[in-house]
Amino acid sequence: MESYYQPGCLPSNRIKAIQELTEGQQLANKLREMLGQPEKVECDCKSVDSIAVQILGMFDNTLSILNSYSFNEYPDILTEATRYNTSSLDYQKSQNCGENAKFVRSEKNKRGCYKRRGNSSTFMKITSSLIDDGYVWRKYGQKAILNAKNQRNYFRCTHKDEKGCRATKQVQKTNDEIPKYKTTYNGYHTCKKSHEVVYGISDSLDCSDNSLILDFKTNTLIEKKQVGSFFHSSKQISKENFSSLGLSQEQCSSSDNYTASDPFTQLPDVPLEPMSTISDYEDMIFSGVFSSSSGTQGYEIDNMFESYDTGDFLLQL
DNA sequence: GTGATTTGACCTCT
DNA sequence: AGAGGTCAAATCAC
Repeated sequence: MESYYQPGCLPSNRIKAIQELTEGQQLANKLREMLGQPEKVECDCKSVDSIAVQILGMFDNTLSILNSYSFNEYPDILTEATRYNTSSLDYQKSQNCGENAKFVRSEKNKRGCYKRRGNSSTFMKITSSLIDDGYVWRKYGQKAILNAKNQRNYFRCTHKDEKGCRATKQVQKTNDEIPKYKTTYNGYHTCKKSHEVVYGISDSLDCSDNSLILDFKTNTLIEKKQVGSFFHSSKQISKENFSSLGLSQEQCSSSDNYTASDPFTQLPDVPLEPMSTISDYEDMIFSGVFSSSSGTQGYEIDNMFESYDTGDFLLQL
């Protein structure tokens, strides 16, 4: 059978994807090696975490690459295009030999078209105050949620357009007497910073941190140290947003100083803020498969937090 | 003028 | 049908 590829138009995204996967494979082998030496793992848990994080980040990068480009190459992506209600013509335009081609929506009346992130990685954390996770977010919506007193705020990475970063997050103030802020992160940041050298979280990783994380896929508890530290703060929440979240501006002094610490794609670019600024209160949940789009799941999780959040530990059953 | 936020509309999913 | 997630025009802020 003939190939779809046209001569001279070898999809660079395919090369990129292969590179990512190859690198991931090498790291997986390295990880396997390390895990075969328990004594080494014990004294170098940061490295193990770091490698795991890198591997996960590469998977996501690969998925991002594949989802961002040609569907001829990856027929499954045609489904994505269909779900976006995008005409095949438009999609072809965007994928035709265009390394930086962007998906262009031709029709104006396609509002609300989106793909629920059923299989993307989702993380959730609860904090007593809004914190800066080091990324630049743009608010794109807010919504009243059933059984929630406060509206949920939706943010996407500012670099979505320019770099195709698909990371989004949702922030919702809980109904608790002492309100907490539940932040759900969807996807990984692919907007790597230019001076980023390696993946990792080593600087911010504290092996003594014994917070608990729930893996929704396996319904097992994981020690937080197995996953690493998390995002550190968010910026760019307007005063209106703060008020809508019930915060004063003092609490939320927005900062343009980015201190990125994404356990899956980013290294801290600059010395991180002391962990105490966030770890006093926050809990985090990691899921490889959990989809926040499910109202039922989300509500159950809300209840879960309300029932088991003890401050220093978050117990999920 | 440019970029961010607000907010109603629209779409998907359950 | 209702809930949740996203879009994009209008508006705001710098």
